[in-house]
Amino acid sequence: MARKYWLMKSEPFEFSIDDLISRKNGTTYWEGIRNYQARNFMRDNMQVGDGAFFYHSRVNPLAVVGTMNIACEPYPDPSQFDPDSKYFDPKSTKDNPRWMLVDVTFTAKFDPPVTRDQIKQTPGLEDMMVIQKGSRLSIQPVTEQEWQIIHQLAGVEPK
DNA sequence: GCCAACGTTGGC
DNA sequence: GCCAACGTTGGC
Repeated sequence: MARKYWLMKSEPFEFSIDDLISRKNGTTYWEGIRNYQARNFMRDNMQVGDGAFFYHSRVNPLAVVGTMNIACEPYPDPSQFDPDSKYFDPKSTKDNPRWMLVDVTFTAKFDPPVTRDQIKQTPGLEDMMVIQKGSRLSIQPVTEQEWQIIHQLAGVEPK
């Protein structure tokens, strides 16, 4: 199946692109997704090798700060079973886990980042979910054209 | 820090 | 199955 593209939000004071880079092999598990629509994208639609933008939310500047590849098949998010985790979900069971995640691997950092304002001003990107008012889905599909245009803005070859 | 928009929960 | 109440997200 053709490669697909995604946008994944993170608050950088929780987990930033530099945190991702500092992880072993630039790889981490994308824990803490507690929204069904976002989970369904990870569980049902992501494939190993898909590309994803890393988006920093709730900071200035709001921006796409780099890219990642989806690195594994979905599996249950361990934090849902950990009573000490803020992502603990007492209603989830190991037999029937509610929350799934994937691993992601760092592929590129955009320096400077591609800001939300740039995205808003660039023809061809006006349909991106991330700039729609009221949109708060933390994992969103991105079209191949959007993937290309944002790389052009970043001055980075798509990987 | 505010607050509008959104998603989820639970009583009925 | 509806919908009010609640909690959270995230731009500003």
